Amino acid sequence: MEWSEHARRELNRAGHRTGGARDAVVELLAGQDCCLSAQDIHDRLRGGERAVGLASVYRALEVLTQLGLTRRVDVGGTAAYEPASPGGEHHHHAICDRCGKLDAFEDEQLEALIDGVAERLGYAIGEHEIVLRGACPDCAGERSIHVER
Amino acid sequence: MEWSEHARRELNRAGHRTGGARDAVVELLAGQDCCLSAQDIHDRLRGGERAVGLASVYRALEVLTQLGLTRRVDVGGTAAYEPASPGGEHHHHAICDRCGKLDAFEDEQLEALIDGVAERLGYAIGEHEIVLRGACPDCAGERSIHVER
DNA sequence: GTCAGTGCAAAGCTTTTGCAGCGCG
DNA sequence: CGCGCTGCAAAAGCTTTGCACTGAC
Repeated sequence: MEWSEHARRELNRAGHRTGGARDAVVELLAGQDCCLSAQDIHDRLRGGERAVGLASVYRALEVLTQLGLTRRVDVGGTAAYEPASPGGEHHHHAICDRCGKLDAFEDEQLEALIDGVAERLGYAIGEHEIVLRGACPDCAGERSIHVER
Repeated sequence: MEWSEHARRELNRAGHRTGGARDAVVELLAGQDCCLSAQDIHDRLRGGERAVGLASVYRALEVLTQLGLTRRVDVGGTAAYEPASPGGEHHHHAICDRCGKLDAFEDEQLEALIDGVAERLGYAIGEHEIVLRGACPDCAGERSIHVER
């Protein structure tokens, strides 16, 4: 649990008070490597010891994202959030059209290439997001066995 | 105007009748290289000779996208659509956080690298989307001149 | 004549906002 | 003890759906 430390410190440094709701969101996110939607977070916290209003989840995520502590990922209409590693490394996502599974991947070359493109465009890029959509290994396999549909 | 031909033929081939609303959407999209939201399309058509209900715009876009004739792009919460070149080439987008400007770019190496990643993951990728967010050349320049804020 | 296509209005979702009360510092 | 944090409920988008009607084939 190192990220939660970092997050709490940064929140404090930015002049935010410690509140029960935001703290619960931070703690939940700390134990999560990949992305969760606001609704997901709200649901999981409701089951736990500290329930948090949905609006507070959104507000917490807004602050965290603004401080660069979380990364917002747009996967198909709804926003999802994941802790951002302080180091700056990050991953991207592949989503299965069939079963909805979401896999993460990283690729250094890809990052380098993106930086190159950004430079070519003259953009000072702060963020980038890559989403792959298709059939995951399981579903792709199935399709070739069951011919129907 | 080559894409509209292609689109109409494909729609027909898929068993769809020719309707005024969808046809107007196709025609508008044909003259558009980059992405438009459903609302944009609705607004532009309202000004033109054939107004189209917003719901029909959505329905048209759904069919077109399902047939692979248009590409859906998720740029920050709202969906936008653009004609998909029959050849398969496509571009990606860079969005300025400051002024909202949207630029398109393409990069062959990037495409190749993505294919490699997809293979490594075992995914049969049908689509992918890359979004860059940051300061466009104009806004990045401004920031370095005006120090304030 | 039949049934897909269409427009309008209503419903559904996600996300944001207003407001009153609570509690950290 | 003030002001930020929180929860609830209402509001504000965007998108989908229901239904009656029109028009293509």
